[in-house]
Amino acid sequence: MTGRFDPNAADRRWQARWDVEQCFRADSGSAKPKSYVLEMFPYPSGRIHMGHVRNYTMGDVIARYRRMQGHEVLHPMGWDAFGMPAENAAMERKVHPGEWTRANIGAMREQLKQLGFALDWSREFATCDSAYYGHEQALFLDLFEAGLVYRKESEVNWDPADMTVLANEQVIDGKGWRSGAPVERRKLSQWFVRITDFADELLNGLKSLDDWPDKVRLMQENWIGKSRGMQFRFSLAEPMAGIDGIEVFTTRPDTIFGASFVAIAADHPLAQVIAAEDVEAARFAAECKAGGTSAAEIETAEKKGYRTKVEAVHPLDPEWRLPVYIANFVLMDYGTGALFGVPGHDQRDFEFAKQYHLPIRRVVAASGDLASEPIGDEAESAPGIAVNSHFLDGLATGQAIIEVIRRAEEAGWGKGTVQYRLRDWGVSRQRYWGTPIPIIHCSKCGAVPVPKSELPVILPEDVDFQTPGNPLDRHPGWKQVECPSCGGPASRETDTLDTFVDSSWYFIRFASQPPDKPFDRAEAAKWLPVGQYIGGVEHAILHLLYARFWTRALQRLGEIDVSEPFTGLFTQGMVTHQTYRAGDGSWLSPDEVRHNGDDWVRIEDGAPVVTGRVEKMSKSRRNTVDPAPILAKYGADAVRWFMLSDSPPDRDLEWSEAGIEGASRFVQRVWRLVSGTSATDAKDEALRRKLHRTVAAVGEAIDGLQFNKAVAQVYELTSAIEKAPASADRHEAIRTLVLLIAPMAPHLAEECWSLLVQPGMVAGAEWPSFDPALLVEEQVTIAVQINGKLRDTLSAPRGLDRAAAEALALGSDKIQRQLDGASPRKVIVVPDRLVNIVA
RNA sequence: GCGGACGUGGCGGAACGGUAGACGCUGGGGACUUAAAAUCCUCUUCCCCAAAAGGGAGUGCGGGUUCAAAUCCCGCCGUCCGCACCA
Repeated sequence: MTGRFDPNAADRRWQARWDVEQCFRADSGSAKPKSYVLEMFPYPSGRIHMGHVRNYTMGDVIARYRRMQGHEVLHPMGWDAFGMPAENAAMERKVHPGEWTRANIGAMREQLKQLGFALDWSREFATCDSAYYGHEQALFLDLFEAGLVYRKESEVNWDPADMTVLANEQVIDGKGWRSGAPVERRKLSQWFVRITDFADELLNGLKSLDDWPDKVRLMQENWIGKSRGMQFRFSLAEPMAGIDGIEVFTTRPDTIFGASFVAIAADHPLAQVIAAEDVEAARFAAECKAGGTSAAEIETAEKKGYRTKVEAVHPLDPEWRLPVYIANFVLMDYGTGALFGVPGHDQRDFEFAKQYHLPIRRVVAASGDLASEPIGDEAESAPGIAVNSHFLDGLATGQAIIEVIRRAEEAGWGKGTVQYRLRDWGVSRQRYWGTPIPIIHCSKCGAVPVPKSELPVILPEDVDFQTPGNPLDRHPGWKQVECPSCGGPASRETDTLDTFVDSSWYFIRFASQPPDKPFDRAEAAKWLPVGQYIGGVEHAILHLLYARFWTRALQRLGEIDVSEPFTGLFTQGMVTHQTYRAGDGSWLSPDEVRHNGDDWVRIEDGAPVVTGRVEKMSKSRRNTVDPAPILAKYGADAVRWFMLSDSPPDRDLEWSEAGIEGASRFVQRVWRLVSGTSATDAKDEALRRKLHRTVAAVGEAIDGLQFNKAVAQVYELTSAIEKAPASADRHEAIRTLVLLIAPMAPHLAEECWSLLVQPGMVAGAEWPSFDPALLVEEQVTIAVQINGKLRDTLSAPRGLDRAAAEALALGSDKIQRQLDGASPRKVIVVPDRLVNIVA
C-alpha cells in the first residue's frame, strides 16, 4: 500500500522538520549529562568528497546515539577556511580568495545538510571570519605577553620568480612547483611559539589519553623525541676568535673514552669562524648547505667531513687531542649542533671513521674478558660492560652513564640533560590568505603588539594577485600605521599565521562564542574537553599536537580549565577505489570504463583498460567518486549505511557500486517490514530474546565505534523478524528496529516512526533498553570434541552440571562410534559450551 | 636504518584460548512473471569418497605451549603506515 521508500522526498521533509524544530541545538544550560562530539572541520575546497561523508557519518552516529541515550550533545560544524588553495585559485581564475572560499562554503554546507547530519548549525563559523580570527589575534597576543612567542631568523624556500615563500611540498626537484624557477634558501625573521617549553607536559599527557589509538600516541611520543644524556664541553687546543670550546650532546656518555673525533654542523658558529679563514672549509660548508633534504637524498648521501686545523682537548685527558671536522650529517638544530664520534659503538660514526681512517676503539664489550676483541664490520651499539675506559671499566652501560655524569657535574665540565627532537613551532607564513599577525614594527620600539582595543586587525580584501609577491606588502596604506608605543611611523607585520593556529582552538570557540572575547571560561568548561574527536590519521601529529599545546598554554595562562582538548580520539580509514589506466598510461575515471566479461574496457571506444591498485581516492589518479550524484540517486540513508557497513571504521573502505546498491536494498527492506506490520495477541519468545540480544549488541558496537558490527547485528535481526510470524513481539521488534537504525539511517527511521504512528520524532526518542535476563538462551548448543576435534554438537538445557554434560556427550551415537570402544582418559567440560574428550 | 600495524573463502570482513568463516557483496540454482525489474527461497572454504550419512585439510610459512591456538610464545616471509643523518 505504501510502495517504495522515496528517499528524496523523505530526506528533504525530515531535514526541514529538524531544522524548524531546532532538534540539534546544543543547550549549555541543560541539566542532562553533556557530550561533545566533533569531527575535524573541513577545508572548503569546493565540494564534499567521500572521505568527508565517511568522517561525518561516523560522528553523526555517535552524536545521535548519545542524544538518544539522554545526553545533551554538542555536535558543531565550521570551516577551516584560510590556506593556500584559495590563493592558488585566485591566481589561476582571477577570483578573490575570500569570494572563492565563501562560495565553496555555501556549496559544501548544502551538501552536508543533504546528508542529514545532526549538527548545531547555529554555532557555525569560518576561520576567515574576522569575528573568529580577531579573537585568535587576541590569544596570540596573550601568548606573546606570557613570553611564549618570540622572533628568530629562520630559513625558508624562496621562489625568486613568484617572489614568494614555498612550503616544502611545493618544492619539486629544487624548483618552484608553479614557476619552475630554482628555489633559493633565504633567511627571514619569523615568529615562533615555544611549544618546546611544553615538551615534557605534552609527552606525559599522552599517558592519560586512554581513549586515543596507541598508534597516534606513539607517533606523538616519537615526534617529541625525548632523549636523556649529557651535555659537555670540549675545550679547543687554541681558542679562535673568542671561541674556546665546543658543547656537545650525547646519549652515551659511557663511551667517552672511545672518542675519535669531534664533528660540527656546517652552520655552527665555530664553522663560520673557521670558514672565514679557510677557503676550503668555506666551500665545504656551502656544499653541505646546498645538499637536498629529501628522504631519498639523505639516505644515499655519503658521510662527508672536512678536517679543520682545530683540535679539541678530551675533557678527561688534557694530553688527548681530537680532530675537529665540519660534517654534513651534523644538524645545527638538534642538540648543540656538535657531537663527538665513537666509531666502535655508533654505526654512523663507524662509517665516518672508515672513510677518514680514524681509530676505532672498543670501549664496550659483552663481558670484561672481551676487551681486546676488535670491532668487526659494524659498530656495536648494544649496551654491555665498559672496557678500556679507566675508571669506568667493569661498569654496566647504565651505571657507566651515571658515573660519567656524576664526575662531569662534580668537576664542572658537563651535566646530565634531556634533549627533545621537537622544535619550536614557526607560525609565520608569508601568505595573504591567513590571520594577520597582530604586531607592529617600529624602528624605535621594535616589535610592538597591536593594542587589544584595536583588534581585529582586518585582512584587507582589496588586494590584487596579478603581481608576484605578497599582496599585503603592496597594499596602499594597510601596513602604514603609527607605533602604538611612541606614535612614530611604523609598519604592520605582513606575515600571517600558520593555518594550524586556526585549528588549534576552534573546538573551544564552538563551545562558547561571546562577541567580545575568544570564549567564556565557564561556558567552555561546560562542554570541554571534546569526548569524541574523529578525523583522518594524517593529522595524528601536527594538528593534534598543536591543539594539545594551545590548550595547555591557555591553561597555563589561566584562561581555560582543561589540559587536554580531546579525551577520545578516533582515526578513521580512507575511502578507496580501484584505479584504471588507458593503454597510454593515462589515468581513467570510474565512469569512463565498464566491465566487459572479466576485463575492463573504455566506454568511449572499447579499448582495453589496465586495472591498477585500490588506492585512496585522489584527483591525480582520477579514481574519485563524487558523492553528489550518488546522494541524488540513492538518498542520504543508503549512502550513510554503506559508509558504516563492512569495513571496520579504522580501516580503508573500498567504494563500490554493489555496496551502495546493497545498502539501498536494505533501506527498502526495512520500509517493507514497517509498512506490512500489525500486532496480534500472539507471543514469540524466541524473537523477543533475539531482539534484546540485538539491542545490547548494537549499543555495545556503537560504544566501541564498531559500526560494521552494529550493521551486521541489525541485518541479523531484520532477517529474524522477516521470518517470524505475526505477533505482538514481532510488532514490538519492528518498532525497536526503527530506533536501532535511527543513528545510522535517520530519515528512514523518522519516516517509519511516523508510519507506525509513534509519538514525537525519532530525533527525540529514547534509545531502547534491554532486559539482561533475556540475553541468555534457555537451550544451549554444546560442542563435543574428541582430542580437540569437533565430532558432534548437542542441544541441552542451560546450566547443566559437569557430570551431566559429560554423560550427555558420552551418550551421543557419533561419539560412541568415534571412540570405538576406547575409554576416555580425561574429559574437559566448559559449562554450556563444550565437552572435550581426551581419548 | 628505527618504530608500529596487519596477513582468515572469489571479495569486504566475524570469531571472551573453546563449534573458524557471523553479516554483507559476488556467483550458481529455483519460485513468482507473458517477460523483465523488484522480491522471495536455496546453495556457495577447499579436497576426497559418496545415493546419503560421513571423512580429511584449512586462518601467510616453520616450530612451540595447551585437553584445545586465527587468538599466546619463538623464528621467518610479505604488505602497509609513521619518522628519518636526532648524536
